[in-house]
Amino acid sequence: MAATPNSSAETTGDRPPGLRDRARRAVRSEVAAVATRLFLERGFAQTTVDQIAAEAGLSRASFFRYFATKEDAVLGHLEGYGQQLRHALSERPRQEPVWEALRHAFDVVLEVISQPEALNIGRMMNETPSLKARHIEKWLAWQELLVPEIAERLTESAAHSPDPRPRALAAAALACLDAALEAWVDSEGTEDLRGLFTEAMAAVSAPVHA
Amino acid sequence: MAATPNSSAETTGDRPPGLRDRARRAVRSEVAAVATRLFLERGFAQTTVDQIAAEAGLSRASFFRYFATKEDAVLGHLEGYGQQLRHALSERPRQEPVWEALRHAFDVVLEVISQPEALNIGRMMNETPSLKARHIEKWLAWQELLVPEIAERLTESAAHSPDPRPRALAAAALACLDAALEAWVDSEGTEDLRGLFTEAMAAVSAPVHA
DNA sequence: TCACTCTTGAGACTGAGTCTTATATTCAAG
DNA sequence: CTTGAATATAAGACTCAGTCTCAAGAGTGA
Repeated sequence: MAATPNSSAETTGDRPPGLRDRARRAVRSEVAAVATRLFLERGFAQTTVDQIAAEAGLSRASFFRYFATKEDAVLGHLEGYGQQLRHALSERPRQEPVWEALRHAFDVVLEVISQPEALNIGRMMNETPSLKARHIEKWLAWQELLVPEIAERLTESAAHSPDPRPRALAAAALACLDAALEAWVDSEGTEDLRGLFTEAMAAVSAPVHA
Repeated sequence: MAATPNSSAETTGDRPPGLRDRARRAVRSEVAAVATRLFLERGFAQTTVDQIAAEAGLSRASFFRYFATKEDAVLGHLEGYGQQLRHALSERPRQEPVWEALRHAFDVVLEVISQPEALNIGRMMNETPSLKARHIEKWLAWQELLVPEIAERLTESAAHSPDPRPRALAAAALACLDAALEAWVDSEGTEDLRGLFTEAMAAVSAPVHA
């Protein structure tokens, strides 16, 4: 079985974290760093996979063994946060209002995102549709992870088979994150990301009645 | 000036709708029909642009003069609805609560989407990431059109420069549309799309407090 | 040492999207 | 009706992302 992109062969926990695995992780993050640097220097479209591979010292073929797509070299690290997010939500108290539970759960993500380098990546994403699209795909994966968790918190109120509400809530929360992130990038990082997010969440759950 | 994909050279209204223009529109929609049929028959990935071009009786190069991407052959018609949506929102009474205004504005879109053929396209989209991604890009364009319109309805409450709320509201409404559409496709079209959308909108603006 | 497995590099191959060039086709004057 | 500018087209070269196959390393366990 050959390793597929985004797998670390740790489907079930081998007691020792696996030496093979650590190596893979290390290479992955190193290549990602190189790629991101090149993208920021020359632009995303202007940087070819061959250039990244050459600069990082591996073959083109190997690059695609570490990343499914060119975009994933920048966004690959988002993969894992979906599970963390889901877990954070599942740990919120059962009787907490869904929207509030979601707001708290997102703390995990906000923590990671508000690194100053995210500013550059954010700007690049705004100029690069394919990157933005791939970014959203990642978030859609998060969304799907959140849906069952949210659904459980709604069961009291008659959920007929295809209930649009859990997905709507998950997607709306993600929408708030997106809006907050956008505003944060626009402000050059001067505003507080967490505050912007809270503001967005509040505006959506109780829209100002003009 | 050569015609670019998605332009009909009617940037300003030439009084006669333009014979050239009508021809272009006609070809465009005919090619789109052929493409959609082939996609549904053989699958999106299994259908090449060459096949579409051959079947539709034009050259590969010409295909890309009508559609910027292969995905646009299915999604191109969404282009125009953004403006309609924005217009519909702008016509809602000034004192109406934003969220309610949005809900009504989306009627325009719901009308168009709830065609039975949308079911097949919806199913195909769920199996085709690139298509889904492109679809979301279209919606992002709608979102950006709605933002200024929503911002105007919030001005009373101190909008400091980078205000995340308008975008959050626009994106959240789109999220509801997405969730409703998903549920609708899951139900094989048996459920009422408009009803599902209303339900989603209600759940988000006043989440059930478990 | 002998398998066995996993990783790598090399390179062929498909297909999307861009671009250039040359040939119609349309349309507006004269 | 003809000339000339603008535009639409086909043809095909070209770049690059992503897939696939194959053969050669490199680590591990007997």
